[in-house]
Order: sequence, then C-alpha cells, then structure tokens
Amino acid sequence: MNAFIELFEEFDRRILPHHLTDADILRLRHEALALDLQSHDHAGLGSDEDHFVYVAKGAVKLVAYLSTSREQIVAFGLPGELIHVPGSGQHNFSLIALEPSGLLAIPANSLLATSGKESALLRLAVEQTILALERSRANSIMLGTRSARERLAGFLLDMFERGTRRDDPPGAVTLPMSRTDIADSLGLTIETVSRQFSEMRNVGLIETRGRSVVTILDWERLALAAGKMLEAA
Amino acid sequence: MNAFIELFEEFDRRILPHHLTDADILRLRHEALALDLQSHDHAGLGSDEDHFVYVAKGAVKLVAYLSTSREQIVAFGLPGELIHVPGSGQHNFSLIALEPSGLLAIPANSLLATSGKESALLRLAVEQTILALERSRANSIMLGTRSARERLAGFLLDMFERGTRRDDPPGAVTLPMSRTDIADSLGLTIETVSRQFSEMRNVGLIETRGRSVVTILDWERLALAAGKMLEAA
DNA sequence: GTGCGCGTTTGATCTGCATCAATGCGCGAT
DNA sequence: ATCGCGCATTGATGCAGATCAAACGCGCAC
Repeated sequence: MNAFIELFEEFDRRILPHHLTDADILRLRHEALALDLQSHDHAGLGSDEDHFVYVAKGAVKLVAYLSTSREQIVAFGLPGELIHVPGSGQHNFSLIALEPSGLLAIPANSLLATSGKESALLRLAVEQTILALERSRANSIMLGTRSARERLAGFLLDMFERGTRRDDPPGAVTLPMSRTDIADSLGLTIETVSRQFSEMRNVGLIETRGRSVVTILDWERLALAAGKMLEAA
Repeated sequence: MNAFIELFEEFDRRILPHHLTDADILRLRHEALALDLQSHDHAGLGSDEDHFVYVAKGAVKLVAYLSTSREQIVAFGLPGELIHVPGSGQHNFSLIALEPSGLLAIPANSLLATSGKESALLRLAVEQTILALERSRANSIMLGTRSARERLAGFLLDMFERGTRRDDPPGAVTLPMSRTDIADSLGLTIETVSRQFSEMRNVGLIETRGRSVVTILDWERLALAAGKMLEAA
C-alpha cells in the first residue's frame, strides 16, 4: 500500500500537470491501479478500456498477437515513460513485463471524464496520445523502408537515448529485452538480429558484454548506418 | 467563399460533436482553412503545428520522406475521413492530393484551446488521435509481419470498406491511388504489387477494369489471403 | 481516328533475409 | 566452482521480393 503512494507521487511529479484540482487528483488516485510484475507477467488490465501505463521501474513490451506463431511488438516502455495500451479492439494487445517492474495503470476514461472546467487532464491525454502516434508512425516508416542493418542501428541509438541507466558506464546501454523481443519489434528474425550484432561488432561500431550490455564505439558511423543522413536531405 | 461555408457545414454535421458553444464554433470557423487541391498538389499547411484535415471530396495521401528516392505513405484519407497531419517534427511529412480534392484543415491547437468549461472539442481531439493511433499500429503490424500477398489482400479489403463510391457497381472499388502509391504504403515495390494483382486475377479472387477499378469476386478467399483467419485464433 | 507518353505489366536475374540445423556460451541454480 | 538449460551465435541453404530491363496498353492531345 505504501508502494502505491510512492508510485502515485512519482507519477504526479513526473507526468501530471501541476495545479490540478483536488477533485481530479483524488479521482485519479482512486482509479489508478498499481501493478507489480515479474518477468513475463501479463498486465491483466482486463477490460476493453484503453489505459495509460506509467512505467516507474523495470521495462515492458506492448505486444500484438496475430497467429500463434508470429507476434509483433508495437512499443517498449522504459522507466519514466507513459505508454498507451489499447483495450481489446481489432487486434489482441497485451502488456508484458521484460523484467520485474513497477507500473501504474490509469484508465483512459478517468483522464477523459474531466470534472467540469478543469481540462488539464484531457490535454495531457491528447499530448500523450499524439506522442504515441508519432512513435508509431516512426515505427511504420522504419518497418516499411529500412534494411536489417538500418533497423538495428536505429534501435540501438533509440535505446541509448531512452534507456541509459545511472549504473551504465558512459556509452553503454543495458538492453532489458531478449533478441527475440528485438527481432519481434524490428520485424526481423533472431538470427538476422544476431548476425547484425556480430557484424557491427566486427567492424568496430559497437562492443557487447554479456547478453545485454552494448557499448557504442562509433556514434557517427552508427548514425550513418541507421540511415539518419538521408533523412536530413 | 460559399464553398467554404458548405465545407464547414458538412464538417460540422459529420464530425463535430453536437451542442458546441457558439464561441467554439466561431473560433473553429475562423481558424479552419479550406483547401482546394489538384492532383499532386501539396497541402501547404506551412507551420510546425499539427492539423486535423477533413476530406470532403477527393482523396489524399500522407507521406513521410526519407531519402530522395524512397518514401513511405503513412495514411490515405478518403471522403468523410478526418486525418491527423503532424507538423514538421523528426520526419518530413506532407499531405498530397491524389485527385482533385476539397479539404478543411483545422489547426490542432484550435481544438486544444478549448474555451473554459466546454471540453467537447478536446474530447474530439483525443478520440480522433486515438483512432489515428489504432490505424497506425495496425499498419505497423502489417508491415512487420505480413507477406506481399497478405498486404495487398488486406489493402483491397480495407479500401473496399472505406472507399466504395455511390457510382461503383456492387463489389467494386475505384482506387484513387497509383500502383506506386500502393507500393509505398505497403512497403513493397510497384512490380511486386503488380504481380500480386495479376496472380489474384488469375486465381479468380478479383477482376480489374482499367487501371483503377477492382471488383472483388471471392470475399472469403480474399479475407483468407489477407490472413484474417489466423488473427481469430 | 492516330500517335505519343507514362503508368503498368511481364520477364530474367540477383540478393537480403528467412529457414533449417548445429554448436556455443552466459547465467542462474546447486 | 561446476553444471545444465535456454538464449545466442554461427553456418548452409532456400525463397520472396527487389532490381534491372523490356514490352505493353490505357488515356490523353491533336
């Protein structure tokens, strides 16, 4: 229970607009749901309702299931991020922990049911949804046009921007997800991902330690490999 | 000018929530921009601001440019639809008419700057953004996991649902976009798209007349070819 | 109608990534 | 430390779709 209080306060500090009405805060606090997940746990948000999930600790993936065999990861959620989780619609989505994680789930409706004159929460909902939309479209572009090399290079740069931890040495990232997860998010196979890792290591772009620590050695060439240059034109 | 009035009234009837305050409607009417585009015209929305664009007549594509060579179509807009157009952010987007089109562009901010107590417009913005997000994610799934055949079959079904015109014979759609556009939206090449069209014609799934009229002959097998069955599982 | 141009179709070949198949190795359990 | 399992790497092969190249035909101007 104390855990919930802390979680909510962090969420309040880092995401919520300041100067909310007491009524709004109370309602949110009442309708928010704290989740403490272990690796591979599904966040059972149950209902058909959309949620915004704040990731306080750990890391999660948002997965869309198609056939039993193939799945597509639509987004990763890293600490400090708020991710939009759709209720059961056309596709079957599910939010799964990559490592032990502390989450706070807010039903979208409790942002939408703003109390009368104060619309700060509604505005938050719009902003966050637009952010999610931008990321999703960037993803579509990646999946529609990039080669395997470009995808992995872009992925690493993105992960570095979003996911560097305080205990990571400079230039290094600890990837919370498996090769399978990386493959499923980039629309590739594990073998291809692995081969790209090896090649990038061989040509001196990156260095890896263990399964999940990646150090970026040559930023410029990595950005180039990600195809960033072409975009500028 | 008269054209603007008609456009706005249609937009009001079909998209806007009923019971808006007069102030809201007036502001919208003032900040909305009517666009009358010819084929291949860019909608010069200029600013860095996001827009929602209502397609009254014609058809448009929302394109992301990468290199000069390759481009990715992120969404199509057909009559009656409202599409979200991002201001210049990370990627360079642009909204282009596929045929002579009548559009109404609403700056996102004029939905967000809701006047005090009435938040109906804000709610509209959230709903529409969430819709765009859902479509974008469905697109990511398509691009990440589907084969060429599945992509085209799914595309045709989607176009039929969204784009049948009153003058189309039953079972037929008039596609407003070129093979190049189809290819750019599905993450394929024109040749591959063309070959898939031919094969589907050969096996009796569809029939084509001219360049752009497609008749669906076998709905069941087409849905099957789109991979719809696997999703159900 | 006739002719021309561009979008489309079709064909031949190439290649990047998937698939199939071992082997290797990091990492938690003992 | 060492064992053993599951993830990861590496290798061999196949194939879907890209690329290169050529013919076709729809739709427009004259």
